[in-house]
Amino acid sequence: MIALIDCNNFFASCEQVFQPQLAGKPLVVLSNNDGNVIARSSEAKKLGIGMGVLAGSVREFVRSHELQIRSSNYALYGDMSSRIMDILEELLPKIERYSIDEAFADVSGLSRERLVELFRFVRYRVQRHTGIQVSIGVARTKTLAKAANRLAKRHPELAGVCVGMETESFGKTLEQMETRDVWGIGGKISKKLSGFGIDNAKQLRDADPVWIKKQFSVVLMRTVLELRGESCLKLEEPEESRKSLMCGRSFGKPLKELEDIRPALTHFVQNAVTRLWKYKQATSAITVYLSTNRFRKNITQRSVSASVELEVTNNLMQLNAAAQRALEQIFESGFEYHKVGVLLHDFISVKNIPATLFETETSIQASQQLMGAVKKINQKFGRYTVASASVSGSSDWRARSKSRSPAFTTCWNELPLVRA
DNA sequence: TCTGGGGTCCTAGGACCC
DNA sequence: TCTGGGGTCCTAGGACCC
Repeated sequence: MIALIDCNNFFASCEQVFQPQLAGKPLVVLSNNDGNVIARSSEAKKLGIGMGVLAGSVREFVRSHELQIRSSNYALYGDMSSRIMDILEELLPKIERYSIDEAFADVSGLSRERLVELFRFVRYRVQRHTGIQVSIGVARTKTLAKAANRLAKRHPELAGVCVGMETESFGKTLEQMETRDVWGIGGKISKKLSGFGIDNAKQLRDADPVWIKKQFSVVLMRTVLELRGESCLKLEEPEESRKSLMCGRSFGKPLKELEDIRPALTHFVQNAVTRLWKYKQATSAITVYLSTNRFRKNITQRSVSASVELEVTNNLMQLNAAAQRALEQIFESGFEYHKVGVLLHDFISVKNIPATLFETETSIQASQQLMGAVKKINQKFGRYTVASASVSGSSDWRARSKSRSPAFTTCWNELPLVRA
């Protein structure tokens, strides 16, 4: 059996935990640059505010319903996420951190009663220790666990835990579920399915898998099998789960000059490399991408990328130098650029880095020690205390973020104050 | 006016090889 | 007039997820 543990309205809930005045109020969290809505409290959902709508379109609710608005605060959400995952790891035999607010757990071999009891406790413990509410769905496969999770969220009488042991018990649920709401099925595929007269999850489950594979893909065939209770998607192991790593953001305002874009790229490289260190990986390929704002129809569009292959490294200076070279390659003046980013791929575990002709063992050690020192300083004094020189300079690229809450849990200066 | 960021997996099609 | 064909590797792009 597989369980899916999912945090309710995660970003909005994180904001509410540390700002009690927000509890019970309609609240939305905005994307980078305060562009559109990426999370909503349940009260905001009730107002009919959709996911992804433009920030401007919710202004009316600020006056009419005292809608609260926050910029996104990823430092806070990331930290809350790891606290929750730690609790799950403590209470459950094996979990897969699936996303910032979701985890799968393998819970085979337990009776229905035992499962309900276990997950009621998990739910209580997470709520008690972090203030975040989770919903839990349990079933034979990941896809069905997702469906069970939906039920747990929709039926208050289940108290947040839905255990579906028998595949047949999903019949009615699947019938009431549009294919679009099945995990793995998006807009394109549901539309195509509908062309064949398949409109709900039950019809999809009962379709011929071989025919599905021919008409669509092996991916959708797996979904069909999973809906039948046949597990095709196993829990992923953490080591082998990460294949690439990306960091990039849109600018606060359009940039035309190479020299204005460089510091942004340096910043993203540093962020990406810091994460690379955390995963104890090194990389041998780096891709830089640069683009204009695709939503502005009245400007000339340009979207380019360049990849550079390197000797395997996790050295910040080397990677930043490579990134800057790639940027020079693709940059062309005369455009209003909107976003730059870096992608690291082709990883190799640090302990397996080969000594090359040019880099002797000792120089690897030296560079590892330097990187170690940078890491420690930044951990202690803040993320960008030590940075490559080009990170300074123009900061026009920084996103607008008007109403960001403090980094309550990750910065000494912004800890919440408790008055007794 | 504003239009997210970070991932994964699969497929199609070209290049290349024998 | 004939002008292979099958396998493999790689890359770009699509679809999806949260």
